[in-house]
This record gives sequence, C-alpha cells and structure tokens, in this order.
Amino acid sequence: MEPADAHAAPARLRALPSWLVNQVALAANRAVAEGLAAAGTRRHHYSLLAALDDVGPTSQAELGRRTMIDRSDMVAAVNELAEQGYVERTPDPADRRRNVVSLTPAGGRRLRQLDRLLAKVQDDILAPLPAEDRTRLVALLTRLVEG
Amino acid sequence: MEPADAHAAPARLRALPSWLVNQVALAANRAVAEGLAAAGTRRHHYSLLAALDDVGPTSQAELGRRTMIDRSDMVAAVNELAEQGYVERTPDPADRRRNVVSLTPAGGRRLRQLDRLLAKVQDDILAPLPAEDRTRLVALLTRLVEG
DNA sequence: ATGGTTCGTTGGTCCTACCAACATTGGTGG
DNA sequence: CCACCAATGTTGGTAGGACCAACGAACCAT
Repeated sequence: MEPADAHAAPARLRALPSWLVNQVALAANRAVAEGLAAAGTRRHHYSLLAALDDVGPTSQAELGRRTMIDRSDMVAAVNELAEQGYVERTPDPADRRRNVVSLTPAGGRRLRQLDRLLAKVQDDILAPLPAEDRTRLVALLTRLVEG
Repeated sequence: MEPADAHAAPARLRALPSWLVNQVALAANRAVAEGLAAAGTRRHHYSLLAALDDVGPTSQAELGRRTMIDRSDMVAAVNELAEQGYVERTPDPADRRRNVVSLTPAGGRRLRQLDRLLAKVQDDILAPLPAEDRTRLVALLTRLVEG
C-alpha cells in the first residue's frame, strides 16, 4: 500500500509561485483548449471575438494590444474567423494602413455560445475552491496582471 | 490625453480565470527563464535538481511523475545535467529497465545557487502583492494543483 | 520633402507539452 | 513455466504558442 503522496511534487517546487501558477495554467489551458476544440475553435479566436464585442470595430493592431496577441498571430486568427463568417475585415478609409475588423451577427451568436461553453470549463477548473475563494483568486491574479 | 485604460484587456477576458492565470504564468515563466538563462540553465533542469534533492536517487520515470515532466523530455534533461556533472545516471541492478539518477555534490551546490536566484525572481513576480496576499495566493494555487 | 512611426503581412525561431512506437525487462495469472 | 500485460528508457515525431525581424505602404510631424 503506497502512501497517498507517493507522486507528490517536491517541496521546493510546491513552494515556488511560478511553478504553481504554471501548473494551474497548464491544466486550465488544456481544459479550455479541449472545450474549444470540441466546438471547432482555439483560444485566440475566442479572445478576438471577445475583444471585438468589448471594444467594437477596431484595427488588428489595437486588438493585438488588448488581447496580448502578437500582430503576426493576429493575421491568422482574423483570416480564419473571416473565412467562417464570424468577422469582417474592411479597409479603413480614414487610415488606409488599417483594416477595421468587426463582428458579424453570426460572430456575436458564436461568441455567446462560446461564453456558455467556457463558463462551464471555468467551473471545472475552479472546482476545488468554494465561491468565495474563487473571487479572491481572481482578484489576486488581476492585481498581478495589472501590476 | 488618452485614458489610462486605452489598452486594457476586454472585460470578458479579465473575468476569465483561465485567461488571468495564463497571463500570470506567461510573465512568470518569462522572468524565470530569463533568470535561469543568465545562469546557463532552463526550467526543467532546476525542477529535476529540486526533485532529486527532495526524493533522493530515483528512476527517470519517477522523477517525471513528480515534476510533471514527460518521460521523453526527461531524457534530454538528464543528459544535459549529466554532461555538466550535476547528476549521475547509473543502471539499477535491482531492475535493469531503470536508470537511477542521483545528485552529485556539484549538483547540490548548483541547486542551492539556483534556489537563491529563483527566490529573487519570485519576489519580482509577486512585487504587486503584500506578503499576506502572497501566501494566500500560494495557498489557493496549491489547492488547485492538488485538486 | 524628409525622417520617424504605425500597420498589415510574411516567414521564420524557440520552447514546451504532448503522443506513438519500440526494445528491453519485470511481474503475474493460468 | 510461459503467455501476457505493464513499466522503463529512448527516439522521433506533432501541435501550439509566443515571439522576432523585416518589408512596403501609409501616416504624421516638422
């Protein structure tokens, strides 16, 4: 009969915030990717739809800044979402360098569908924590992201 | 004069625990990788040294389970650490499938050096939080990792 | 006009997390 | 004992994400 902690992580790692947060992020990303894959998308696509709904039609560069997605990776994301009809890319007459990306009605519906999907995934990820601790965790993480 | 939140992340993303934890992990990993690179190593190597110091000489598979590093990735890590003389790989006479990996004295010294280095990096990462919140964050993350 | 800057885009690099397969060896049930 | 399944180390992949350098086009300031 093996002890329950037979495969427990070493104390040094368990004490390392960077390691902990990485493990959690790993599991969370896996869960999210899995859920989104079942719906036929990836993380970037949701981030993009969410940003568009939040900010309204904007340039790709601005979307990149908001979502922390690189300009170059943004190109592919917009391409794919445009192909699927969730997004429109139109040249900006006021600044001919820019593409204005905007959410189509289908894109809005898609976003709401993915919202529901992700809400469930978040719930799974946070399952070990009571509601109160969840909001605390979110608050702490938010402060780190902002800082 | 632009508002301060001109490039703020969309509300939907800021509310998503998986997104938050990923952003934090990204920044943390960058800081850790940078620090370790300056000392000439990478994340896996430290994890491995830490696990060895914690558990004592063990097989690669067991180390993989403890550190959450894949069996195949473990091979390269042990190779490199062995080349640098921080680790020894000897066949296990009791089970001829296994390699017993053990920490050399130089490996022990290396580990303590990296410990100090990483302690500073952790401090940078958690800079926006007071001490009390840091331990709370660690506690919350620990529960998620264990769950 | 010119020089610096931003934008979209292309085409890479690097790292990490995986997965599949294999030969070797151990252990176990029949 | 042996037939089968499981575990180990290893090789050689794949996929995804984050990032970086460079480019021409367009904008802006002076």
